[in-house]
Amino acid sequence: MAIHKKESFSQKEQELAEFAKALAHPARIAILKVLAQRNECICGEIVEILPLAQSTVSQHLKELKNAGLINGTVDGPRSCYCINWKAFERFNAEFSFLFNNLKLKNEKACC
Amino acid sequence: MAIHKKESFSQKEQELAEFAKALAHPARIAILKVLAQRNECICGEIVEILPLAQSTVSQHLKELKNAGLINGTVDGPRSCYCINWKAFERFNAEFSFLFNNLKLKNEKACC
DNA sequence: ACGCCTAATCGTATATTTGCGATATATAAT
DNA sequence: ATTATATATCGCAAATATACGATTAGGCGT
Repeated sequence: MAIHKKESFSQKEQELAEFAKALAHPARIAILKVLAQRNECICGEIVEILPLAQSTVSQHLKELKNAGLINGTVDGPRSCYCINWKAFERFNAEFSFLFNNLKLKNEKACC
Repeated sequence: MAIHKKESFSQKEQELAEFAKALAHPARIAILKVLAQRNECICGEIVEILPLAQSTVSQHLKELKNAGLINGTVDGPRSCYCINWKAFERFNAEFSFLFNNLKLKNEKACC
């Protein structure tokens, strides 16, 4: 690969790609679903539900948190996670924006 | 990693993750934007616009095509690409579904 | 047939992601 | 203090992704 070319794209493009990357693994989708069903945030429960080791789940949670899609707070000896609605909404908006932008222009199939 | 764990997740989860993965690189976002601006599908033009080698662009196009987000047809000596609206729409719907599902349940912040 | 042009594919180097066990850290309970 | 419990982090192995140059394949014009 030599050098990272990602930096040579626009800020928006990189941002959207980052969002998408956070969603680009079934385990992380599954985590978001779990966080959805139980509003009161969770943690070790996720480990029990997912077919992954504790350390692996912890890593996925960290990635979701870094991407800003979830919040996490320490609650005694355990960690509590929940969805960050604002970030999620923004992703949805940006994605829809891209999508609708396209849609207005043409809509009809080409090639 | 030993063995791929991705298979142990639900079909829907894998599908959504696949969609997301296709969008998880700024170059592919950029390609979609280019395909949006010029309805009549493109190809070598993309290479001129993106800061990437021809072979790299071709690879990204292939990934977008494999994910079903774009269509490609051969037009003489060149290839013509355009957005696959149906797939795009489906992704949007599935994503919104996940998103809205969450939103109905709680909305208020936790942790 | 020949060369020209476009795009796909191959081979390869490097970077990143995924996954786990082991370890560290931090709180709670005894 | 000691122990138990919960979670994060470290270090490593294996799998994937990214990027490129070189090559291949296919169509077009002459």
